[in-house]
Amino acid sequence: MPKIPDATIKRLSLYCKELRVLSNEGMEVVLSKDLANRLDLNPTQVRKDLSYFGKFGRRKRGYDVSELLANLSEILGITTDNKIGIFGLGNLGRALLNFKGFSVRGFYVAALFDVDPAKIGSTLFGKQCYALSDAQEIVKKEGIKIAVLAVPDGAAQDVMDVILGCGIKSILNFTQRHVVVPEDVMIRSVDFTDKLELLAYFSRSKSNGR
Amino acid sequence: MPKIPDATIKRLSLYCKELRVLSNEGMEVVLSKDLANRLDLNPTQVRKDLSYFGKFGRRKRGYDVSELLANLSEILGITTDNKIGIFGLGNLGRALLNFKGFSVRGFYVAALFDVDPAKIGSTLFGKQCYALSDAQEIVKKEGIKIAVLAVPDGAAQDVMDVILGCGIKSILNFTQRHVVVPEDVMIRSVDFTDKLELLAYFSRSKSNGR
DNA sequence: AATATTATGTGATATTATTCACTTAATTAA
DNA sequence: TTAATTAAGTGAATAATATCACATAATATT
Repeated sequence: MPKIPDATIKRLSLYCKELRVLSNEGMEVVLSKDLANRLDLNPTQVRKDLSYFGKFGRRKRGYDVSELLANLSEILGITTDNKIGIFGLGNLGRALLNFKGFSVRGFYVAALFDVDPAKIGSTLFGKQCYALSDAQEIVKKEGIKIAVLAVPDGAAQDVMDVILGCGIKSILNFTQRHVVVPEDVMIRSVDFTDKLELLAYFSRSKSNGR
Repeated sequence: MPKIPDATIKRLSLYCKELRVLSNEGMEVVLSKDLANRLDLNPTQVRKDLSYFGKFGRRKRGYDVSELLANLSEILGITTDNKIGIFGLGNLGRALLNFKGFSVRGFYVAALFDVDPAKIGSTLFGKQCYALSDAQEIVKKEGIKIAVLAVPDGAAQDVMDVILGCGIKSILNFTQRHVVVPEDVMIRSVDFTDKLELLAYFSRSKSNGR
């Protein structure tokens, strides 16, 4: 089996997202060229990326939108129920709890964790909140595979260690800290400051009349 | 002049972020090795990246944290005060209000906007909350150039229209909706579902023993 | 003061990712 | 039915990126 490039894997979810948009727009078929244009990529790259996983297109016709979306979803594991646990229930954690996008993509928030006694044992938006100290037990019981880290920055590494102690290997980090994890653990950080800086640059060049 | 790799540019803000953390921790000097470890990079890469812009380190000693941070900030153009307005004060809006990264990067939250009478006129985390209907006046008065859209998805386009009516040309969109804007407006959307999907893929291939 | 050590800076090299150039299959038109 | 066309699929070439290996400078030690 040929090794699939990291860069390819990262693009798969982009393709998924765009295919959902196309699907909403009522498009039934899409060409590698069109998909590439919409994502600012090279058509060859789109085809090559897809070719690592199979032959999804039809020559002279293109790719069937819903079929390709289904295939990529399958590859990305979006069809299976991915159970996630949210660690930290401040404003950010609660905002994420309200986020509809999880269920749309087959993600299920299975448990909440916090250290605040006022929250532990209570139910937030229909989800049970547990003590951080009980995480190992609950994670195992619920089969949670993905952790969402939404604690205050100062607690990031400590809570991270708890998460690792639960055997979770996939983490979505919403803190601003760069937490250290073992090599077999995948951590992705959500950071929008790069976009902020870009917008700042844009608004500045706007007002300069450039 | 040697061409600076795109990958290097993208890492500069990572370095900035980590240097700010180091600065907060009271570190005055940092080694390329340490910076690399904290960011999960190779020390050589850190040095090479920095070397495109100059010689900031001292052999046998390392890099002066605040000096390097100042240099990188200069390079990235993070200097002027950018005034932003937050539209929508649900959990997400409040989470953003708490977000320290704004001020650290020279962004200043100048006003909050909502439609909830209970919030209008009140002060949240030291910031004044105004009625959405007063946005035009306040935006002009405060000189707000960037809008953060954090309203419920259903209200996205309506509030977007209000924002546009204020003459704001730079928008950071936290809703899941695809909002329509004129061509001279820059909108950046914050979406982490691609990362979620990547994590799902990873956790699945893990359990398959791949 | 001389020597050893350590960490930066960097040309050379290895690795990884992208694009080219072409083949193949499906469709359309003659 | 045959030829022309079009778009996917793909090995090979190119380009971009990361790492190695070592020269260089600063500091510490003897």
